[in-house]
Amino acid sequence: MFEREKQVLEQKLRPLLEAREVPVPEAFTYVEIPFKGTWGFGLAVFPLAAAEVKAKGLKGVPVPKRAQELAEYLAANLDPGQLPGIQRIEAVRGYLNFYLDPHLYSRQVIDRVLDEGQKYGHHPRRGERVMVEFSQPNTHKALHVGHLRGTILGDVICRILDAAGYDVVRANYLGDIGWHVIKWLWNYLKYHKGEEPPAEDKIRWMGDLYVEANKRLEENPELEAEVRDLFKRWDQGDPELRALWEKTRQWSIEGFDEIYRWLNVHFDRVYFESEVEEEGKALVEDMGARGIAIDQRPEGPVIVNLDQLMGLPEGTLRTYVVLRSDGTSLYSTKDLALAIRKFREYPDLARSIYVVDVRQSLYLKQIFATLKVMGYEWADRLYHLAYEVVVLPGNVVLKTREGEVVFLRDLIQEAIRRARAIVEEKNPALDAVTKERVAHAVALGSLKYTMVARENNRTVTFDWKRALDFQGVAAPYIQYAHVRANSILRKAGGALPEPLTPAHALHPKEVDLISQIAVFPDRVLMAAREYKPLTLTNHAYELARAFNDFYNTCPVLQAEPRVRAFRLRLVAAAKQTLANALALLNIEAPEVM
RNA sequence: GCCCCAGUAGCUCAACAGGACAGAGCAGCGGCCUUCUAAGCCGCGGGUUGCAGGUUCGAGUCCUGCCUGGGGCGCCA
Repeated sequence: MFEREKQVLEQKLRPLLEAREVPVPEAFTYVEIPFKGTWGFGLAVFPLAAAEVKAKGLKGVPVPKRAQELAEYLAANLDPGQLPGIQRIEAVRGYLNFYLDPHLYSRQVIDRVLDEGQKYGHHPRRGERVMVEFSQPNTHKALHVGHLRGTILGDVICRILDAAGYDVVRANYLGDIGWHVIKWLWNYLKYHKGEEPPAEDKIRWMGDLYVEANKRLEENPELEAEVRDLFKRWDQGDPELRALWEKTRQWSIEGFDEIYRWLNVHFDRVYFESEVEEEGKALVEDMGARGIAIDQRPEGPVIVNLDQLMGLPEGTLRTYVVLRSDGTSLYSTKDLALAIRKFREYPDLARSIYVVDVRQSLYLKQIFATLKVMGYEWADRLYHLAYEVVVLPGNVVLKTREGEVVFLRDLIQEAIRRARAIVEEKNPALDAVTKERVAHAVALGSLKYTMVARENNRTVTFDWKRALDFQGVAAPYIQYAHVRANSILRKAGGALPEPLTPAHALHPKEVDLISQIAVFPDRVLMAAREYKPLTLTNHAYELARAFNDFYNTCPVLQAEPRVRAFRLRLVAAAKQTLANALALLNIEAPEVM
């Protein structure tokens, strides 16, 4: 931000430094000014002072002291009048602070926001396509809070990348085959034949049958022979079994779709494990023929010795198993084929991102390395966006196999129920339809916010109490600020006043709010660069807080006409920025609540 | 054994590619609804950023070692 202003500044700075024989650095170090109620940027003078001390051999001269002297010298010799937009220059504790003229810039910022509307914070198209694969649930299993993090993180990353100017392909990858499916089918055929899932909760029913299958097999291990026989039938392509598989798979998919609708998450391309299985097996054969894979069948599996192939120290990428000794496929078999298929369908992908939990880091490195060894030039464009898992209090890992989970459906329903009660309590005057809409917005917003308002590589401990706490740093706080802004505009009525430059001395709370609004587009880029939605959740909160401060300090409707006109525009700009920030987090911005 | 991640207030977490006195929320105590929605705001208390070194003008942030916790490591996904 303020690149133009800094450029002009540096031209003035150079001769002043040279006059003092201070070495001019290649780049100056700028920082944000931490003081509230001001707007501008700071220049750290320490590096200049350190360079001077070194160049002149000034032994025993403390750099901080020298920096402050230098800052004062510069402040005294720079004329704010010669620097566009700069109102005041101040030397403080080794920093040279440039305060901007808030009257000038506030108008620019507000006009821009209101002009760009929903596009404010969105950057020009880059003409680069990226694919983001996320969510990846298994059919025939439950969907639990653990899936929520990956799903929301992936979705928000897509939104952020889109806003940063990338063309995003949203991909999902469903685990629709494998042992878990066969076990499920075995249990169904033997104990539930002909049954159908209840319409209101298909996922739970599917998940329960899977848990039951595991329990039965655990209690009677001799039954495993039946499951193995079934797997054989599957592998031979038994039409009756395949038909049942497709039918039951559909039940899972319908259950997933319901959840995705609630979460407002969609996909452009859905891959199935089953569709890349044969390709994967063929690929492994080819790898064997080319000497990349070592075929130990039937005594052992087909493996790739990555460390040897890549000349890495033993134990770095270890050995990668790509096919079972009985010739059946593994996750790895299919993932190799999937990566290739993605680039066949979208040859121009600048990046193919895998939003997958951190436990699979080594595994994904192995996939990427294997593809590289195979000679695919795009292998360098594969990227693992790792996130830590969701655990229950006491570090209890969620396990679909034992059914030790918090079902996503239950969580969402409970959150909505809870939100309903709060809406009823806070705003009983609302009509029934609106109450319901607000309850949804608040409940889902809260869940999404907590999933994504955390460093990607830190675990989320799921706790009912905290997940359903709508106070403090949470989505409703931000939504509420949006509602208040809307309320002022509604009461003002009519069209917004024409653009105007403020004539009154801006209140520090006004300045803070404007500067939070102004910084939003930069935050979007930062979030995109680091694949870090946390940057945006933090900013959305800061923005809401700045608005609440402003709201509590600066009257809008009661203010004298010119101030009122300016503040109305400011409120409209704040509302728009809040809405845009929430949209990037896939959180609704209600008009009332 | 090797590798990865984390350790910040009583609790849950921030700290924008090293920068100003380490900030919020929750919990606790005390205030603010005849003025734009109190899902809000204000105030009080609370810290040797796991430990020990190092680099730097400057370290929660980078490097080394150690401690604690979590995860991964050839036929699960």
